[in-house]
Amino acid sequence: MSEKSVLKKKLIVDTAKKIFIRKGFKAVSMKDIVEACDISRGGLYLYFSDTEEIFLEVLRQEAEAAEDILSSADDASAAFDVLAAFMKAQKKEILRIRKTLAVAKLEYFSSHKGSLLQQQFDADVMHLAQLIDLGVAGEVFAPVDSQAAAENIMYVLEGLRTIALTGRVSEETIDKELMILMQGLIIEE
Amino acid sequence: MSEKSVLKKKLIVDTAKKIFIRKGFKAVSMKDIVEACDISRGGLYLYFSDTEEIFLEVLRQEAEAAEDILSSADDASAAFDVLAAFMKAQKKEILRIRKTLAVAKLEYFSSHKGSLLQQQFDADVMHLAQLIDLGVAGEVFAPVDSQAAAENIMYVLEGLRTIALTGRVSEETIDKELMILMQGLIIEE
Amino acid sequence: MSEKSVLKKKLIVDTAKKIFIRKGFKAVSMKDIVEACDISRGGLYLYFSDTEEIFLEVLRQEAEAAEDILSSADDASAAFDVLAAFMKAQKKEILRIRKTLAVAKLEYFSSHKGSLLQQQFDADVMHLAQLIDLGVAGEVFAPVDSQAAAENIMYVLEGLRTIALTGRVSEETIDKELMILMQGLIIEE
Amino acid sequence: MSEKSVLKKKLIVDTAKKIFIRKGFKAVSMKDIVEACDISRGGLYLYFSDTEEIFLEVLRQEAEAAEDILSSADDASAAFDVLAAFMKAQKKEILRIRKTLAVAKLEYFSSHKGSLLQQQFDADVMHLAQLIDLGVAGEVFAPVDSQAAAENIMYVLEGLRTIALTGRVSEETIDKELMILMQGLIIEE
DNA sequence: CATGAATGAGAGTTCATTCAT
DNA sequence: GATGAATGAACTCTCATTCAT
Repeated sequence: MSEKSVLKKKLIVDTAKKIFIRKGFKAVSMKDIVEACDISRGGLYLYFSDTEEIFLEVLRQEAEAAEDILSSADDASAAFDVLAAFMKAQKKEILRIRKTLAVAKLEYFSSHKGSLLQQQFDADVMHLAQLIDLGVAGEVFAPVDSQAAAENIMYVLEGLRTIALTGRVSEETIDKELMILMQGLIIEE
Repeated sequence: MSEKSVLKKKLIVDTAKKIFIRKGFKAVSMKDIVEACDISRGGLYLYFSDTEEIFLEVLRQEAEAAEDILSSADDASAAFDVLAAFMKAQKKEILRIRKTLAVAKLEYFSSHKGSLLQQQFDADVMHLAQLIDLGVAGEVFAPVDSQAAAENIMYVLEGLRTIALTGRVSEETIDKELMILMQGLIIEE
Repeated sequence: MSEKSVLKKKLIVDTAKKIFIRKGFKAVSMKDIVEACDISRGGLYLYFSDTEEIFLEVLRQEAEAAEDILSSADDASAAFDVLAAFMKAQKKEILRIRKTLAVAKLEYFSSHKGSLLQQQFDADVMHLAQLIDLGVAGEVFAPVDSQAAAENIMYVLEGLRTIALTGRVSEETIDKELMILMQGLIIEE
Repeated sequence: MSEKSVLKKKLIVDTAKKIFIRKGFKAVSMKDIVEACDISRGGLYLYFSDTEEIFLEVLRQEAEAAEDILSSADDASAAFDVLAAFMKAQKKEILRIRKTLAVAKLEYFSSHKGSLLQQQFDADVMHLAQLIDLGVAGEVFAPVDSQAAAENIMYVLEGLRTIALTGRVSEETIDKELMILMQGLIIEE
């Protein structure tokens, strides 16, 4: 594939991403993408055979670009800051959830039992648990069951995301929930 | 509307519900429903003009039929049992989530900013908070911020539901999460 | 299916037949038929799902309408006349072969190894052999191997048909070939 | 045209021939040929502008390569052997008819009234008649109307070919038919 | 009320053909 | 000469929606 092709493919994926964010997965047609990219009907088929293929590529590029905040702590003293940064990033994502691929992912993965989403969730839980372990070891966090705490945090975040998606979640609500999650870890004196 | 019409409408709604459970919201066409109901194409239009109208009626009938476990406690001593029953019902629903309208609801409400789902969530939070208050007053539960506790429980449940929908959640995982939620309320000695 | 539907279906089949005669089988699209029948795109699909289905129905109706000249002899004295009538009908068909379904059949059956054509050929051979037997028994025909004679006649006719289809066969050529075939059966004195 | 061009053209024609054998004429697209030849889309157009042009070149090369068995007899004593060899070659071709260009030719010439096929048929008839004349003169064959006999043989062969193409013809059937044809020429004692 | 035939818009897909490189 | 990306026309098929009966 030539350099130009690579760029074209990138253009398609980037354009398609915006459409997936706006319309979810199922409602997006090849025609939508063709028109948004301003290429010809047949042109798109040179790169992708269907919307699923494009969507998976969008996810792949997104995953590639994502930085794993959770894995960035290298000593116990950083654990708290890293956790706070993670929470802040989550909050930000929840607040702008309609500008993310959340709907599309939900639509896609609720009917394509792929393990992709599950894997990512599990990985996040694991990294979070490791972070908590680090903090507990350094006596930054209270001595909790790190696995259970990590899972609890992730489920609450997932719940917030879903509610934000289907209704309204105020910034205050998110702050309050995150506060509660953090307090569960903090050493009470 | 004649009695016959009412029955016909009920038939349509009941049949459509099964289809929405199986296919979600977006993928269901008027044709699907016509064929499943074994009525005429034009016939369906006498009762509903599109799938959205049918879906909302499905939701209405479901809401009507739902019993509100959370509101059933009338004295403090029952609070614990009612909460346990609620948790058990939630667990059951999560385990059979693919046989519920969860996917369809998610699909529908993520692109139709109706307040229906939000209202129900808020109502559940409120009832749960009242239940907790009742339990706290009767010293069945530890003295917690009932509103915050209720919200936390609901978000965890929502998160479990979403993860169950897009991946796999084992019965053990659910049990563990529910246990943690319950323990947060129990009086430690 | 209502009476009107039956008529519509007949209209489609009759119209399609003309198109198959003109364009063969492979080159005919659903669009061609839709346009020729002056019905809507979707309308055609109410009756047939693809050109193959229509073509087979055309063949069925043609077979139904066909009269079996060969089986019409009931005594030896008629054998010669029936054979002559058959030959005349064959000649007529060969001369107007471009106005028959011959091309379409050839195209269709050369890639769909259905036994339909084979069956018809075998049936013709059988009836022809019976006719010859009848004539031989009544001493109208020379004592020949009726099966071999029938096959030979049918292969020559098939050959004439094919040559007529792909090139030019004059009426004289056909007459000469048919004459030779008849002479092979006639009692020489 | 450079040597390289000639080779390329040969590659295209040879590859295309295989495709025409497999798919007939109408179903073959420029894309099929491009892919099979492993050349570029535009590259093919440098040599041929459509499938018809390629097909005609395939036929030309085939005709060039074909050896004319019928013209190989130079004295009467060889007439019988040459005829037998011709019959054997015909039988072989009929048995492997699906591995020949027969379908493609039929498809092509039934809608492109080229005289190519007709010419070849006429030439075969002529050579066959000359061969028979030679045999008759040398008293190897019975004194028949050589033109009529040659035509009859060719039509039977054409009929066998067509039936073999659209149905099934057993080796025995071919042998029997060829036997009958030969016997018509042999001097009965 | 109920039917189901009919319509027509629109999505998917394939391919001949062109053209800048 | 050669490439292969790009175009756009043509075709298939599906469905929401209407309407005569």
